Amino acid sequence: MSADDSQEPTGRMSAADRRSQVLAAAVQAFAAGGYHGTSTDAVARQAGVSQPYVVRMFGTKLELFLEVFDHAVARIHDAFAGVAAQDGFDVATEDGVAQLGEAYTDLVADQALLQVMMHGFSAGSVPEIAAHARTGMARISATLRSTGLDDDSVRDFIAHGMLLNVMLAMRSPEHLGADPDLDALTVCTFGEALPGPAEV
Amino acid sequence: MSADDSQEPTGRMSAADRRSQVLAAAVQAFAAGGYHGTSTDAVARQAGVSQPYVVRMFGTKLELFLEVFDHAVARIHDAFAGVAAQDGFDVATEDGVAQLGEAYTDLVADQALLQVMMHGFSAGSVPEIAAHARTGMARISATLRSTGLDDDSVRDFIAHGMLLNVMLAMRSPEHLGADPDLDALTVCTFGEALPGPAEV
DNA sequence: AGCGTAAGTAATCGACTGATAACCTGTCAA
DNA sequence: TTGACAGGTTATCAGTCGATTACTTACGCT
Repeated sequence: MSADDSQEPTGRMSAADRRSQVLAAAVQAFAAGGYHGTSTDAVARQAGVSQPYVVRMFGTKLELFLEVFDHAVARIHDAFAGVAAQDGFDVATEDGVAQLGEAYTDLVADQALLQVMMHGFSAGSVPEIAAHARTGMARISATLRSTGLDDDSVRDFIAHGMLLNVMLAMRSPEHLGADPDLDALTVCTFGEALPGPAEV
Repeated sequence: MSADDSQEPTGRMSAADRRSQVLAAAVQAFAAGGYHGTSTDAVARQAGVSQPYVVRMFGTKLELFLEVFDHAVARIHDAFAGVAAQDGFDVATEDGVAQLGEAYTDLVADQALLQVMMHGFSAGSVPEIAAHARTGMARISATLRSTGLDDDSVRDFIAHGMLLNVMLAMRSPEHLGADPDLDALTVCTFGEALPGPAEV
């Protein structure tokens, strides 16, 4: 858990490659601690590079976070757009909404993206982050709307996603069995898509 | 915005009074910045006392936050319990759910409580906070369940609340008109209960 | 070969944060 | 009056963080 998760050949790399590697590391780091709770040094250690290098690559911790956040939002957005573009997709069928829901619960497998998005959404005290959050939320809701869902359904869908994010953030799935009341909410939120007791 | 919002007689007070005053200030401060993003000094300034006094009163920044969080959850919990205890309350009627919804949107008037709750819910990287978050969420969902709502309705209700929290956190209501896509989601989330352009 | 540039680090700084210690002071009981 | 305790502050510290500077080293090109 200390350094260089996933990437081992820490030898020299092209700037572009290194950049995306650090970005991936930053996703993991920020997913855990949020903007304020994550140091650039934590990101650096996760990526296996030095701390000054991280800030020099992105200019500022804030710019780094915004890039990480935008990346997460884009990936989530793409997941929905991908489903909507599938042959025979029809949101009018109950199967249609189910497919969209699956797209989201699939993202649970890559918890970090959802957590980063969540942290961006709730970091309203940093104006730039709040601005990106509004743009990201607008983009996602527009895409859902464009699949044919009406406004209320879009709202309900996103609302359910937010609950899912929150339940993940508070580690509910990992604590199944500890509290019957929470268990009920957990299973009924995640359905059968409960993430395993896997990684952090 | 610098010191001693609301309370002016900053002269000597009983320990209990001062404690609840600082607690109220801490709610405002943590609501804005979350756990990591708020310093004990910010809380102290908001309360009009010195920073060391704040930490001595609560022992630790973490203990202070947990107390603030529990307080927020308790107030929100009470709001629902209060509605459920009203004469003639019946969740089977569509008026019943509407009443519960109103109870929540009423809380929007005191945004700080919701924001503190939200921050607690997403501060999963601090184990103690996550534990309190799970307990709080369990308590709230149990109370909703006890009004007669079935599990799915409880989930939907809480999900809607989470979306509301998130939209507040990203200052959506204050930015109405800037983005049509976000506007649609905003008005359809808040209904007619849109908070005015009032305080921070 | 050898040099220039891009990749990357070590050293360090100033600001801030949470916490501790030591001190001050108003109020109330005897 | 006086003394003691509760309420509250100033001074200060050690650790952490984001950022800057200056230095080093590997690779590609002629």
